[in-house]
Amino acid sequence: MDSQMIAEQLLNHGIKPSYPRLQIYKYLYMKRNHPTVDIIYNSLVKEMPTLSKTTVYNTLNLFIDAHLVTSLNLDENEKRYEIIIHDHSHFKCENCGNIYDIPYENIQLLPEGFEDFQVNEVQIFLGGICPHCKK
Amino acid sequence: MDSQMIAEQLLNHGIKPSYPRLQIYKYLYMKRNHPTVDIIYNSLVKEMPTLSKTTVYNTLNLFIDAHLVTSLNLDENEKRYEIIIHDHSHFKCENCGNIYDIPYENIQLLPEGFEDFQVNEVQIFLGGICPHCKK
DNA sequence: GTATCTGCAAAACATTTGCAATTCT
DNA sequence: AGAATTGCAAATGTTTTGCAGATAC
Repeated sequence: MDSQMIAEQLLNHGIKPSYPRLQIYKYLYMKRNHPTVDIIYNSLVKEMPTLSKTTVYNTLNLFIDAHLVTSLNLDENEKRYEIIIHDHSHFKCENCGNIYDIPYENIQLLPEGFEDFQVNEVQIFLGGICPHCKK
Repeated sequence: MDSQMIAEQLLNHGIKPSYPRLQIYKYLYMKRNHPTVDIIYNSLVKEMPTLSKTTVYNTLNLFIDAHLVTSLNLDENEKRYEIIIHDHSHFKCENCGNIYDIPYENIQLLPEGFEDFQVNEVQIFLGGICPHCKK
C-alpha cells in the first residue's frame, strides 16, 4: 500500500492526511507490530526531527475515534496500538515478550442463557511460551 | 466463607493473615465485583480509618504474586482486580459500565498451525450492551 | 486570513518506592 | 528485641491538556 492509498483511507474516515498522520498510519499499516507510543515515536523521529510524542498521542486518539485503530492493554503499564483487524487474538510470550497475532473463527463466546448480551467488541489475550522459546 | 477459612487460604499461600490482608481478600471474595484500588480503599477505609492506598496496592500485588488474585485491564487507565477463577470472560457494558462474568467452556483458541504455542493464561474481554440496557 | 494542526511545557493520574513508625510474636 | 507490616511523602512513568506558534487551504 502506497502513500496515495493511505491518504484515501484517512480521507474516507474524515481525517485530513497531514504528513505526520500519514507517517503514523503507514507505520502501523506496514509494521503490524503492536507498538507503544514510544516505539512509534522513536522510529519516526529519525525522519521527522520535529515530531513530538504529543502528536503521536493525539494522532492515535484521532484514529481510535475514527475506528481505524484500537488500543491494547497487554498487561503492562503502557498501551499498544494496532490497525483494526477482526477475528484475531494476541499471544504474548512470557519469555521473549514477542506479541503474535493468532487468527480464530467461529468461537462461541456466549453460552446458553447469555444470548441477550449484544457483543460489539472482542479482545482475546493469551499468555504463554511461543514455539521459538520452547525449543 | 468466614474469616477463619479466609485466613487459612492466605496461610496456604504463604501469606501471614494480617487484618488488612484478611479484609481485602474477604472483600474480593464476597463482592466479586472486579473493583479498582479506589473502590476497595473507599469501601474498607470506613471500617479501618488508618488504611492507606499503599497498603491496598501492596497487598494486591502480594496476592497476585501468590496467584490468588489477577489484575484486569478493561480498556481504561486503572486496573481492576479479582479472585482467580478459571474459564470465564468479562463483558463490559458500554452503556452502564457494569462488568459481567461470562462462563465459557471448550473454546478452541489455537487454530491449525498454532499448536506449538503453549498457553498458560487466557483473558477474554467482551464489550457491548448488556440485557438490562437493551430494553 | 482563518481554521486546523503541531508541539512544548505543565498538569493529571495511577502506581511504585524509600523509609520511618507501628505492630506482632 | 527482632522481623515483618503498614503508611506517609515523594518519585516515577504514561497520558492528557492549555496554549502559542506554525502550517495549510
